[in-house]
Amino acid sequence: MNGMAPRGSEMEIVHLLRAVTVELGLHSARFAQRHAMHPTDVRALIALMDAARAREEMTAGRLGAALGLNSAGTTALVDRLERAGHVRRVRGERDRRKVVIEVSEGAVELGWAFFGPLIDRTVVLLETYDERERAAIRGFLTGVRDAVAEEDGGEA
Amino acid sequence: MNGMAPRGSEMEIVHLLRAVTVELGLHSARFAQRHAMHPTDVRALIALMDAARAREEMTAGRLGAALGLNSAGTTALVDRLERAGHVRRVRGERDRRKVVIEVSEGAVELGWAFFGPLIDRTVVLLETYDERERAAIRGFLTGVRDAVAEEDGGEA
DNA sequence: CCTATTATCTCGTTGAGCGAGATGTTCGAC
DNA sequence: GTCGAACATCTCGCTCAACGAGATAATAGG
Repeated sequence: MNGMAPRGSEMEIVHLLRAVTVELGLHSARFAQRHAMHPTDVRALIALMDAARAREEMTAGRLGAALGLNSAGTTALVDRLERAGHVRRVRGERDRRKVVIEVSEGAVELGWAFFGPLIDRTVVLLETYDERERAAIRGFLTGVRDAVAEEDGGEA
Repeated sequence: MNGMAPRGSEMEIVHLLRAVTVELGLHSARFAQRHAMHPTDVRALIALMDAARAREEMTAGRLGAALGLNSAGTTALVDRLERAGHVRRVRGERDRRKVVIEVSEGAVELGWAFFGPLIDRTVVLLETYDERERAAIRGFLTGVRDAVAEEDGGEA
């Protein structure tokens, strides 16, 4: 009767995490709909901005792979984003087979205008905790992220 | 120079949270693909199981509303899930216009087999923290969930 | 009963994503 | 140098999830 002891507290957090995931998904979906985009388009912009932050060039092929699209789907995706003015196609300078995708200034500002307030709220919320509590939050999120990645990696 | 002080720690957590969200989304997508389902189908099963846990009857209409589908899409969704044996249509007994959707035993076991290990890992991880740290994690997740809901609510 | 309302389903259309193959680009072999 | 293999991206035709409009079935009120 020990191992099955009061796990209510832990399960509550598990459900909270799922709720947060769902809410964030809906938030992204709202952003997508407001700007006449699809969920995949938003994921693409996020991937592109992450790459930009890491100072990496994102090519059409890498983008498609990151999103799980094949070449045809990737072309259609980039077409849509380019038509909407969110990205530019730039032929690779060293390797002219490559097509480097650049996010436009406008798209970055669009994203910041939408997600900025939420980020600000979150930062303010985090400032109400002391360093030990923040470390716990950081450790928990890191642990979950790694656990999910490991599950997927092991079952590939 | 005070307000703009070292927010690196907070921003790191914000990015971690986003990473967790992305990973969990990919995990669900993998579950969907493994069982020849679409992301919407998985969301539907989650909503149905949540309703079952809360002892609420889930009708076709309520399910569609929860997922943001119109009536046609909802019908197609339930058709797909029923054809795959994941749910049953049961005519409402009190109000015979209603179609109550019930999750099959098999679908519940399927979901548990896939998400159970990850939940176990998370619970084990949570047990490594003391009560004050768990309270911080719980409070943070609650705060983020409410912040997102408030953002969406205010901008509807 | 007869009408208004509600819950679900059917039909025809749009559009994202897939598979297969075409086009243009680099690089090693000769 | 130019021929061919390997590579990155794009084009074409198709499938299927989701939509809008409207049909069908069942309850509630006069």
